[in-house]
Amino acid sequence: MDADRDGDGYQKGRDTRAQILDAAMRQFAVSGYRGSSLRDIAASAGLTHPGLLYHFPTKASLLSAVLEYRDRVDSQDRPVRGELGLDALRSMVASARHNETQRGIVELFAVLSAEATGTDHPAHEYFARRYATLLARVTSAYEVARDEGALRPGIDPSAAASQLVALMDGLQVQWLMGARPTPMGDLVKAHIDAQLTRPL
Amino acid sequence: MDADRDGDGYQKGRDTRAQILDAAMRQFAVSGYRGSSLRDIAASAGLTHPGLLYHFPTKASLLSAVLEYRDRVDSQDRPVRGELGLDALRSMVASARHNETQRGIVELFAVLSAEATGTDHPAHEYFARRYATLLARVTSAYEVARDEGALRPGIDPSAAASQLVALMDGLQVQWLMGARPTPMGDLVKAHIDAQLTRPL
DNA sequence: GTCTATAAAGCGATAGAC
DNA sequence: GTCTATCGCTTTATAGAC
Repeated sequence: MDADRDGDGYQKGRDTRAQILDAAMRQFAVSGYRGSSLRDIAASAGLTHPGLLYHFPTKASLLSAVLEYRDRVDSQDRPVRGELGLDALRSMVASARHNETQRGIVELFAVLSAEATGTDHPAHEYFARRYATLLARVTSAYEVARDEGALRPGIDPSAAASQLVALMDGLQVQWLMGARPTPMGDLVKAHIDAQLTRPL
Repeated sequence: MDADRDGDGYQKGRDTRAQILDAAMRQFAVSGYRGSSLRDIAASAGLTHPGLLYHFPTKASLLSAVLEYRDRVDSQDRPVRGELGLDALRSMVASARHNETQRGIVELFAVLSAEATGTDHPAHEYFARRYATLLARVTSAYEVARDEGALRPGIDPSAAASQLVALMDGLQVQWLMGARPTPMGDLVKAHIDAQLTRPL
């Protein structure tokens, strides 16, 4: 089957890698990239830090792997089919609701995205690209909604996209901080509904 | 006059303290709390790090002092008079516009607030309190607006407050990331206008 | 009030045994 | 593939001279 499969070596390598990625995700989420140490992550994955560095040669490469890993899991869990218009907006609401059961992942992205505003941060490129892609997708959703006559007059799709993405990011910080125990998804839906001529 | 005034000692102490606070603010803004070192901050303020520690005995105490310092400067610059209702909302827009000329301060609060979501972070209490106060103030503004008949029916003041604060926080991250070169203030005003029966 | 010097600990990364 | 041991560096914080 797989080119790398040579007895138990492959399986064990896969398991260890996955455990490291899982431990790293949790640690980066709680303490950020700069606040996390390879020793803590390795210990939490059940090995020493040189053991970890065999799989991921540098700390920055581990961060990249964690972000790729999250993207891979996400696209399996909730595949972004060619959703357009209102469906894409509905999937943003679904995403907000889903996130309320995933504190670790919300934490990971909220903490890292703020940390990565500096251009020298190893995840800066990733997040800059991520925002560009996301904003483009949401802008296009609002454009389709407008063309279907579902968007309130005077609302600019690009501005609305920035607002929606900002709202979701900001609510996550409030939620993490404990200032917002109430569902985020409802606030997101209410926001979108207020921009449309009819509710989602 | 002042009890501490004994020749040039007092003035010099004040100047050094202010220079340290200024340097620390810039460093915390760029690299966060965990990513900043006392040596770098001290050097940027023109002294060594033991010199710095004479004024602020620990790194955490320096962070607290920076946050207090910012609050003090803010309340002098734009005093929060007993603004109520629409005036309080207008002052949120003004605040968003003002922030566009203050990248360092936006960076400071965006980076630190995400970093401080963890309960063990030295600024966690500060930000939890800050959000609670801010949300209470904005909620009350929307309540007054509602009682004046200026709020669209069906909008909950507390939900609207969370949304507005989230929107502003989220826009700041986009702005810092370089994904939003366009004015934030206009997007904030547009958001509020959409919630009111007549524009601000 | 600020310095030099240093302690004590932790960091990312490497060497080499097994 | 994982370990022990260690290198070289940086960190916060302290001691003591000036």
